Amino acid sequence: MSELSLHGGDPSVLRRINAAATLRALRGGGEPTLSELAREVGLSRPTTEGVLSELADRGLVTEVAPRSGRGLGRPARRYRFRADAGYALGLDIDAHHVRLFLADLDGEVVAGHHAAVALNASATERLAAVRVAVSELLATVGVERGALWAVAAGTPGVVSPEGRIALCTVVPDWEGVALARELGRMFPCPVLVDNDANLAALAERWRGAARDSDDMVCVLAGPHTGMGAIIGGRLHRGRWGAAGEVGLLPELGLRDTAAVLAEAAPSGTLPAEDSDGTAGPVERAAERVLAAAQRGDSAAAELVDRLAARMARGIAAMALALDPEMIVVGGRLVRPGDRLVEALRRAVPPLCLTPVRIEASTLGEDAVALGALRLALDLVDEELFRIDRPA
Amino acid sequence: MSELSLHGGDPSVLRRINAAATLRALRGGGEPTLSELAREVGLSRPTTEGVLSELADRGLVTEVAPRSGRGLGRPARRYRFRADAGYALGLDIDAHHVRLFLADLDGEVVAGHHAAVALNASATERLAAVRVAVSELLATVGVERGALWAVAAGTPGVVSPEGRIALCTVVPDWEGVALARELGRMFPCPVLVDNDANLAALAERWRGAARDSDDMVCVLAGPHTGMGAIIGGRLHRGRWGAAGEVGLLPELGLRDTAAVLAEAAPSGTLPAEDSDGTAGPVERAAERVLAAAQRGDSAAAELVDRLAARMARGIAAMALALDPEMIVVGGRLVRPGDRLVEALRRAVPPLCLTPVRIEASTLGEDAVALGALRLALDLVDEELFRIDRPA
DNA sequence: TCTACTTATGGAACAAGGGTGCGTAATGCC
DNA sequence: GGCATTACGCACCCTTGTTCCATAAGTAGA
Repeated sequence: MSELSLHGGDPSVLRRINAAATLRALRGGGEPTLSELAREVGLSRPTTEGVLSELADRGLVTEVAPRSGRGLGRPARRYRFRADAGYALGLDIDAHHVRLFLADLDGEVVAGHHAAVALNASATERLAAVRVAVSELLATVGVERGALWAVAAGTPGVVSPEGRIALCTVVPDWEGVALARELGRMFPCPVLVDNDANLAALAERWRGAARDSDDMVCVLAGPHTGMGAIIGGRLHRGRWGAAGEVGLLPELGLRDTAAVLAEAAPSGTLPAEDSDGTAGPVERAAERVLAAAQRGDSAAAELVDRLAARMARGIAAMALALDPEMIVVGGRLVRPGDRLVEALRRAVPPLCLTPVRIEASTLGEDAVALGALRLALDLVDEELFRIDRPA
Repeated sequence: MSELSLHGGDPSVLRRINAAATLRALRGGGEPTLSELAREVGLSRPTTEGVLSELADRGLVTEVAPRSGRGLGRPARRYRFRADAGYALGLDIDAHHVRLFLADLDGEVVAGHHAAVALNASATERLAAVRVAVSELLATVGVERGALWAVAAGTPGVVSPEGRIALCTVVPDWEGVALARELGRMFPCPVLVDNDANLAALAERWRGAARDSDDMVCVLAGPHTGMGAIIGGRLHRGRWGAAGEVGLLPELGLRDTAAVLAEAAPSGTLPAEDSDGTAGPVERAAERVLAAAQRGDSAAAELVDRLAARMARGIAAMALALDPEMIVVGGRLVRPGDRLVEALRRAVPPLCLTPVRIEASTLGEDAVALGALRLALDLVDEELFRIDRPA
C-alpha cells in the first residue's frame, strides 16, 4: 500500500488490483462459477470475465468443464486456479538430516523427502547431499527445476540477513558458510535461508498448534534450545538475525539442553554415533531418559522436571519480553503428551505476568522443513499478488 | 493493501489512491507548484489539478499566492497542505505530573503544557487535573475541542488492549481504571492509551535518539524500569499489553531501580514529599546520588555502577530476545552524558550476541508525552491516507 | 415431444478516471 | 514593446468498469 500511495496510478493499476483480488478468491480452492466469483470479489461479471482471460493468458487460471445436471438454468462456466503452474520448496538442513517438502502454488504439499547426513560431514559434503536429495525429490514427482518459484532453507544457528551462517555450534564446519549463495547456485529462483526455530514458528502458525495466532513464540528443544517469534503476524528476525537467543544468558538455562538429560548416563557408557548417522550420542541418551520418564521411571522423571525448571526461566524471559498469545514447544525432545511439556506448563506460568498458553508441537520433526516451505510460499504469494509492477 | 486486494475496485478507488499519494507528497512541507507536484506523484497535470480541487473541498489543501519575481515564465499556482485543519493531542499521566503536547496535522508541535499532581491524588482527582490541563492548553492556543482528530495518553503500568490499567504499582489508586473510556468522555475523537515505555520508544524513533530505526528497544529507568519495543517499524504491545516486562524475573534486576540508589541514604533521613509534589522521596534520593556520582563522589559512582550491572541482565535479556538495532535509555534517572548510560554501555554488550548501540535519550522528560502525540498522529495519518472508504 | 421457466452468456451503451496535445495567458529579459 | 519562457485550461482519446438487455442452454412439467 505504501508503494501504492507513493506513486499515483494509471487505470492499469486498477486492473492489477482486481486481478490480484480475483486470483485470491480463486485460490481459496474449488471451481467457482463466473458469477459466483464476481459476487465474491465485488466486481461486475464482464470485468471478472476480462480479468480471468488475462489470468488464463498468464497460465494461472483454466476454464474447467461446466457441471450440468446440477440445478436449473444454463450451466455456468467454471474456473480453477492452476496450482501446478509453479512450485515452492522447503529444506531443513541440520546436523544429521536433510528434509524436504515440495508444494504447489496452493501450498498443497505434493512430495516430501528425507536423507541422513553424517554429523561430521564437511560443509561441501552436506551441500552435495542437499543437491542429491533435491534432484531425487524433483525426479520422483516429475517437476522441472525451472518450475520452482521460491526455495527456503532452515538450519540451526544464527543466520545473517544475507543468508550466511554467522554462528553455529551444532553442525560442524557449518559456521561461515554463505548458505543462501551456495543454494542460490542450485536454483533458478530466489533462495531464502533462516534459523530453524524461526521457521518452526512459521510452521506451527501455518498448520501446527498455533494456527492463526499473530503473536506466538516457538521453542525448539534440541541439543541447544532456540526460539523463534511471530510478532504482529510477521516473523521477527532481529537486526542481525539473532532474535530469540535468550539462551545465551547462563542463568536462563537454555544451553546444552539435551546434555542435562544425558548426564544421567555416565559419559563413558554413551554409545558411539549410530551407524545411520541419524542422531548423536547425546541426543540418543536424552531420548532414552525421556522415554524412561514416559514409562514411569521416577529418576528419569525427576531429571525431566529439573530440565523443565531450568528451561522455564529462559522461556519466561521470552514470554515477559514479548507477551505472546501462546508458546509452542517442539524439537527432537518433544512429543505430544510429553512429560517435558507438562512440566513446562507447570513451571513457566508462575514466572509470567499474563496467561500464556503452552502447547506441544503437532508437527514433530517436520516442523522446520514445513516452516521453510511456508517461507518460500510467502514469497510465492507476494509474487502472485503484487500490484506494483506489470505482470 | 490486503483490504484493497480482497474487494475489487471501481475507478473511484484509483482516485482515492491518487488523492492519498498527492496528499502525502504535499504534506512533506513547502508550497509546491502544480507541475512539481504532478511530477513528484507521477500523475499528469490535469489529474493532479482535479485531485487538488477535491482535496481543497475537503478542507485539506489551499491555494497560496504565486511567487512572482522568481524565474522565467508565467508564475505557477502553488498549493499548501492545511496543517491547521485538525490537531492531535498527546498526554503523559504519571505519578507526579500531567504533561501535554498539541500538534497540527503536520506533526508540528504547536503547544505544550505541564501540571503537577500530588502523588497520593485519587484517580478521580488525577483525571480532573487532566481535564483542567487540557482545557487550559486548548484555550491558550485557541483550538476547539472539535478540531481534535485523535488523542493518546501514556501512563506507567500494564495497559490492556481495551485501555484499562491492568497493573500499576507506581501510581496509587490507578490500577483498574478504564482510562481509555474515561478520557473518551472528554474528547469527541478516538482516544488511545498505552504504556509509558512503549510511547517513549515511539518518541525516540520519531524525533529522539533512534530516528529511522525499525528495530529498537527503549528502556525507561524510573522508579520501576519498563521497556518498550519497536519491531519491524511497529510498536509491539503483546497479547495483553504486557510486552517488555522482563523486569518481573527477579534475577534480571529491573525492579525498584531507583530504590537501589536511594538505599545509600538511610530511609529515616529521607526528606518528605516535596511541596510541589513533583517527585517522591525515593526519586529525590536517587537523583542526589546520580548528581553526586556526576560530581565525582566515588561512593555514589560505585552505587551507580552497581545499579548498571544489575540492570544489564534485564536489558541483555531483552536484547537477546529481540536483537534490536539499538537501545535507547531514558527516564528520570537518565541525562545525556550520564554515568548510568556509560556504565550500561560497558555492562550490556558483553552479555549480548550481536553488536547493539546503546544511546541516552535526547528527549528527557518529554519522551512519553511526545510518544503519545506520535501515537495520536499515527491515527491521524491513517485517517488522512486511508483509501478503503469514501471520503 | 413440446413448452415454460430459470440461469448464465455476450455484447452494446454509458460513466469515471487518467493521459496527451495544443492554443493561450502571464511573466522576465532584451 | 517584442520575444522567449513557463504554466494554464480545455478539448479529445484511451483504459477500465458498470448497467442493461436480448439470447443461449439447460431443467421441469404437461
